[in-house]
Amino acid sequence: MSLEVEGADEAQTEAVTKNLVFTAAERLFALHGFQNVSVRDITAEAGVNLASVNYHFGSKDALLFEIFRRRTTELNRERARLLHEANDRHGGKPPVREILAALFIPPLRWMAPENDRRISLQFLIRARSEGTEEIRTVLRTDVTHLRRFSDALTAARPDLPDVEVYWRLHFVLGMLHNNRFSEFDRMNALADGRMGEGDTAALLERMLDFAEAGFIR
Amino acid sequence: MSLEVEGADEAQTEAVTKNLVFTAAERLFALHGFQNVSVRDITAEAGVNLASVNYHFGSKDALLFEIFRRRTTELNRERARLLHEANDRHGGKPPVREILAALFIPPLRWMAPENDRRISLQFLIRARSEGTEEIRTVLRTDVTHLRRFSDALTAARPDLPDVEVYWRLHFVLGMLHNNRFSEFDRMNALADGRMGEGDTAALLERMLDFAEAGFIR
DNA sequence: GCCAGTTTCATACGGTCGTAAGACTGCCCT
DNA sequence: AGGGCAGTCTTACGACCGTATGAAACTGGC
Repeated sequence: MSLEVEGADEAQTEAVTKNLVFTAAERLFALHGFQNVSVRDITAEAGVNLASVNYHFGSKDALLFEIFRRRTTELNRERARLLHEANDRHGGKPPVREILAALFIPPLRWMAPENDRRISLQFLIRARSEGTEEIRTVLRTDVTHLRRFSDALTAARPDLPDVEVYWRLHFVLGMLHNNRFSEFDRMNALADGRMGEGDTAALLERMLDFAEAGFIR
Repeated sequence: MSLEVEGADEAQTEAVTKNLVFTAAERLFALHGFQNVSVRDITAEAGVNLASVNYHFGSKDALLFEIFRRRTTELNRERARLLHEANDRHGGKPPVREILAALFIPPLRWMAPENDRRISLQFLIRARSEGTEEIRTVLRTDVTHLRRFSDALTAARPDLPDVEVYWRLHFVLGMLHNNRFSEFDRMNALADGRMGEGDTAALLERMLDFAEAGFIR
């Protein structure tokens, strides 16, 4: 249940322009939202020609979709691997806290201040609520990914009815997805800046404490 | 800790056209988002003239802001009243569960299927994440409203450090705000439709159980 | 050195958007 | 009777948007 970084980058490939567009778009979408960023904004930020978006991605929608698909896949893969490891560690039946940790750790790793995936997480959170119709498709595939976790939780708490598990997982995900910056900043203002955003390890423990309590009860 | 409806409508006033625009806009914004709804969509839905929005509200932004301001005020007032009643009932020091109930009950009341404020809640949740710059101003005033609750929670759990209370309140709010339909539908698909959205009274108890557990622990 | 391909470039098209301007309508007050 | 006015209507302007087009530049293979 550690936050230490691991894994290496995939081979970043081919067309520089395509990558420039991808990165600039992800960043701008994350910061200002899909609708508030024009193709012209993106290409200007990337320092490439206006037509690049349509040439390399087909359309603005397709660009959004591709970013979303890639980041979602990466996040889900990290989560699945952690869950798998937790299974190995506990003979296929990990306790609630370990399951939740597999869910929490990847986004928290990304959220770490020095991590360049911070913006990717911000993008994902935003895309989730402003999504295109096509993105809802991906979110539906996400369900099959979530099932791994609901199944694990059901196994860890066989006394709980299925529906109860789904609800609590729903609550936990809400808690997790609410970690967008604006909401955090509001709470931090309330706390006079003493909430200490930097310490993601402490945040993980806090979140696990809270979520586990709701699950164990 | 009941969900029974109460209170009467305020005097709905003056210009019919203004109200028609207000209602149509709230509905369309809630369903499709601010950016995806044009002034022409709104006036068509309301059955009024295109110029009505600018005449009665000044601009599209101002219209969004006015809807948001009114609904936020209403929600906050309901919450504040419930908190006040809880204070009266417990000599100024209500237990955690009662404080959380004051936070949860108003939006859950609105969310009830037969309630015509259902769309207002959907609007509020959406506006919170797609907000204009001006809306962030209202959210900052919201902080002073939240403080009532963080203060009450601190009083109920004097052994907990302030910061801990803020974090847990942050988690609870995330859990609450995630009750948008899309997220709920995703979980409900996972549960093969057995999550029973209709029964808001049961949902309230479930949410209180979960949140209280995280707070008491 | 030239050709086929891929990629980049400048530019323009059609469309939608928010907003403003000005004419028009109905109603109240004196 | 008529003037003032709040409200409604039609229409249009200027801006910005996503995308398509065709020419230009670049690339590696022969």
